[in-house]
Amino acid sequence: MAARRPITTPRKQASQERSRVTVDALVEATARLLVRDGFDKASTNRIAQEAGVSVGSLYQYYPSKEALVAAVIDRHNRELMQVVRAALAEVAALPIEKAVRKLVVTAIDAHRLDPKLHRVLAEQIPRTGRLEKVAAFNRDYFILFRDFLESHRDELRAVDLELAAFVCVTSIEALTHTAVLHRSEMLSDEMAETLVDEATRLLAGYLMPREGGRTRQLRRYS
Amino acid sequence: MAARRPITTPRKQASQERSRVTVDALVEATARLLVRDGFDKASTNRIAQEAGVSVGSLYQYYPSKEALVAAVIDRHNRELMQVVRAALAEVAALPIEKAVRKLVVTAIDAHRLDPKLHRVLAEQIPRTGRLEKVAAFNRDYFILFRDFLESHRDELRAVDLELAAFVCVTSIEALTHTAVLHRSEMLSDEMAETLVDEATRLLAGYLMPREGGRTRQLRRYS
DNA sequence: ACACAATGCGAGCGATAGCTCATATTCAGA
DNA sequence: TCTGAATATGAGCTATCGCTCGCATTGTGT
Repeated sequence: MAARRPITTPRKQASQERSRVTVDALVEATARLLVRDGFDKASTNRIAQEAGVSVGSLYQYYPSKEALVAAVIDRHNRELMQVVRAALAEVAALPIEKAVRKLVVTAIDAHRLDPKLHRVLAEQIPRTGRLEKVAAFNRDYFILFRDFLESHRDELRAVDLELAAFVCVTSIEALTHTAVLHRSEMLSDEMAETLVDEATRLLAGYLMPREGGRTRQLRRYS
Repeated sequence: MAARRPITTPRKQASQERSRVTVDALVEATARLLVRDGFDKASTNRIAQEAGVSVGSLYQYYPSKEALVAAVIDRHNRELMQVVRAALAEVAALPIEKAVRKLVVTAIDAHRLDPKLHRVLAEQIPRTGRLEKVAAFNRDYFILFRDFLESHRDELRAVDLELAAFVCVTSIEALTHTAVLHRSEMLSDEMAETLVDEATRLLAGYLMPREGGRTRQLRRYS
């Protein structure tokens, strides 16, 4: 028996130009409605209307509301990963403390890409059944970060890299997420910078060997 | 004009014994159904049925499904806070590193009180509109933890206690939550202990002054 | 110019949701 | 014992949901 197509998969490819427009409008409208009205009140009828398209067309391309939301999530995750990937590349050669600081800043920036959408996706999408995709981003981030740690192994204290990556990614994500989405008063002034300092200290202190400040850096040239 | 009663407030007090039983059954049934079927499929009709009560009775005491869920959340939060409060009391006299370790262990225990319910509350309840109560727990935890830090100020490096409490609470919560609810394989073996070690190092390293290990403890007797 | 495929339409189906209200039952106090 | 208040009942209302299907319109290849 053929593998059952997940119900969050788009129904068919748009081959003509006008249908591509339709599909884009649908995803865009979904994102707008998610932000404006939230997940529950974003009905397929409303989405179609907002997109200037009929419900029938909607169901030509997406078999369910979940599939539509999944498309929005995928798009958002791609944007996030792009930012994170760029930062990790840019930072690869830096000493770990500088690198970590830059990564914290990036995490905050990423949350500011589209904060309202991010918040809806994080807080209103039922993360069970077919829509576990919300967590997919963190998994990807985790893998990239582990590789990053691996390439800086000589600057680190002896660690289980898997575990360390888990600790770091989870902490960064939680701190920046909460700060941006629930304590936005923190982010206005120089508070943002202070938060970056603190987060950097948290992670750098965790990753780097104890005893004195700049010792181990020599090793990098051995 | 009188303050408008929030729609998550119970409708009336139960004065007779049998109605108290009804109310308890409703809350209990709601929790069970949330776990078994999730938020969306837990309809008021089903909840009433599960409680062995009619819908009408349900609406005598709770004006909406949200109010019922809010009651479940409150109950769960009270249980969590009880555990946390006890731990913080027990730990007040310990040196900060021991204290932090114990608090991490407690956080894990707290997540294990009723993991399935906790997961549903964390992942399926729309945290907008009337049901922001999910976040209330973290606020309470934050305040208690800030007081804890304050009473250990002499063991700490110079810090903004507000900010430090935010960093610590957010990190502990995220690490233990993710570990218990999304990486349960981590928690089976001695991995749990390793995680505790790591989390403790993360926070202790962040809170305590740099340079050498056990220096500052002298100050505690000054 | 013609035929067939691709795309678009939207009234309306069945299901289920949250919730009300007229009515019945049980309890507490006199 | 009797009466009014408290409590319990559940059929059924309205609204909205996700989604289908028969048909109209537009595009493509020949």
